[in-house]
Amino acid sequence: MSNYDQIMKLALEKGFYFPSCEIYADAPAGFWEYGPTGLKVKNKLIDLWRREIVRRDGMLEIDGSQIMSRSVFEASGHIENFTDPVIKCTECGSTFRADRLISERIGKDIPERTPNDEIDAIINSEGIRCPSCKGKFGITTRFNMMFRVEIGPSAEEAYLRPETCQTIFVDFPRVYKTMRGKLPLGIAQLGKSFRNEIAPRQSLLRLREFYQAEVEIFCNPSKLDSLPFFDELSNTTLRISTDGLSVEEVTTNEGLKGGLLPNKLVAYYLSILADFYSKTGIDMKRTRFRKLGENERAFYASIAFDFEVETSVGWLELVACNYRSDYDLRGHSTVSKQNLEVIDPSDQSKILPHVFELSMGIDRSIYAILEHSFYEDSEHDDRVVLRLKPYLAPVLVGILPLVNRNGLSEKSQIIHSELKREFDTYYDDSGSIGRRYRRLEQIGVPFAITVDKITLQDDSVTVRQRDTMQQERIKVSGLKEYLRRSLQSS
RNA sequence: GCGACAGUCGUCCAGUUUGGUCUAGGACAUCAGAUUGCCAAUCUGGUAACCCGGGUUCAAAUCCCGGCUGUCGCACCA
Repeated sequence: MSNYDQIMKLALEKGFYFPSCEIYADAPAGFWEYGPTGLKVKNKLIDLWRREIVRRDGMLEIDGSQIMSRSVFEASGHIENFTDPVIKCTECGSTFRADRLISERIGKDIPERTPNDEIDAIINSEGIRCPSCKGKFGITTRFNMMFRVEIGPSAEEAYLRPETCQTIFVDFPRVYKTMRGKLPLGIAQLGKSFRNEIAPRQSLLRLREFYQAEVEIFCNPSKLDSLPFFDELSNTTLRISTDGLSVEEVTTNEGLKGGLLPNKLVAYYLSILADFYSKTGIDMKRTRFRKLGENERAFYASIAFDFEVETSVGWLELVACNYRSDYDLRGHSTVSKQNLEVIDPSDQSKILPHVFELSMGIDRSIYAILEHSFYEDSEHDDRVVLRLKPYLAPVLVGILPLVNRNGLSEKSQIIHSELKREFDTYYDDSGSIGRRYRRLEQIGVPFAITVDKITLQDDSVTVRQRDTMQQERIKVSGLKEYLRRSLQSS
């Protein structure tokens, strides 16, 4: 069984995630639920993001609407660019990307933004027919990956946002003014985005409705090399690939000097991201920042790095890091007719800020964390262990009476009550002690407290470590401090 | 979206070829009880499924049609 299949099975069996609407036969693909176990991991990953990125850098966090007006996406370019020209064979019904098919046939690139009637003209003049059945093609249509929704009784046109950052851009002027913003300023948002994928696949890896944690750094483009906190991260290790094959491992400083990184601002934020991911338990030796070539980049990006992780299903893009320049603010300024320029107080100049973004896929990150944490212990009956960091584990500690007699359950309940409001705990008194340890390990619980006869004599318990199976005896009065210490990430 | 293959308890699998004691069986998991008492022990008992809709037939898990989902390939992937 592949690692992907093992994670999938664990997810279904233990309530990490499962298909949406699964009791109905018409449940559409690409929609998944987080169950109780998975939600806890997700919430803790978000806590870590807030701690290690948002608060660390003094960013402002907002929570915006998922439905936004048509104008927003005219300005962002999504109405025009987030769309593929599609042709359908009239005989066999096969559909093709029109631009791809034509460039294949005539050996010349044609832009995907070519108007439909011009595409039709080329198809006719070149006599292009269906590659599978030689049938004739119908006229070119457009498939837009945004979900269109209708607002109110008059059915005003609107869309579910295809990326959370558009909310940040349209909220920027008010947030900047009311929060006394100064460039460079990070604005962060966690929320859902929606894309009508043609072929969603592989559970959390390609969803139609998914979580993004995005930060948009608004900056003065003439000051990309003066950053207040730069030195704090200048010795971070970064693994950078410019060709998608080889990886250069450098410190942030070295990357800047050697020209792998364009400026301090980009270097700093890639470093804060790398530092964050090193705390998730993902094996950093199996990660890379892949620099994207011109034809790979999104339509708004001038510099782009993908943060990728190697998994059993190949390299997986977890974070898109794009230098979007003033593309978005300029677009929104033009369409809304609002002036979105701000004063940079350091020299009183009036500028339209540029933007560098870290656009993180939460769902994919959770998958990658699970896969990199998954471990079968061949030394001990192939026990399945999720070696999650304590601050990401769905449950921090299990509380287990060794037996149910002699007042041990009662004592365990008392200890449980003392801990359960501060920590995620799990009380379990059914079955053999070994079986209970194994159940906890499978969902990544790092500690198990066992209450035995000695507990009744001296008020001490054993605390078992998930990864080593070692136990140490500690006083009940010291448990809270012990558990608190385990939650520190740095 | 196209093509191939597939869909049975929470999970994995048997049963489908050749329709009929299938009133759907097993293993693991789970629950209750007994027993043991620090690493998935044992015994007893229980819960629990034929993806959805239609058709053929005296009779459908089994055959046919449609839909949905999954896997793989093609295409797509801000």
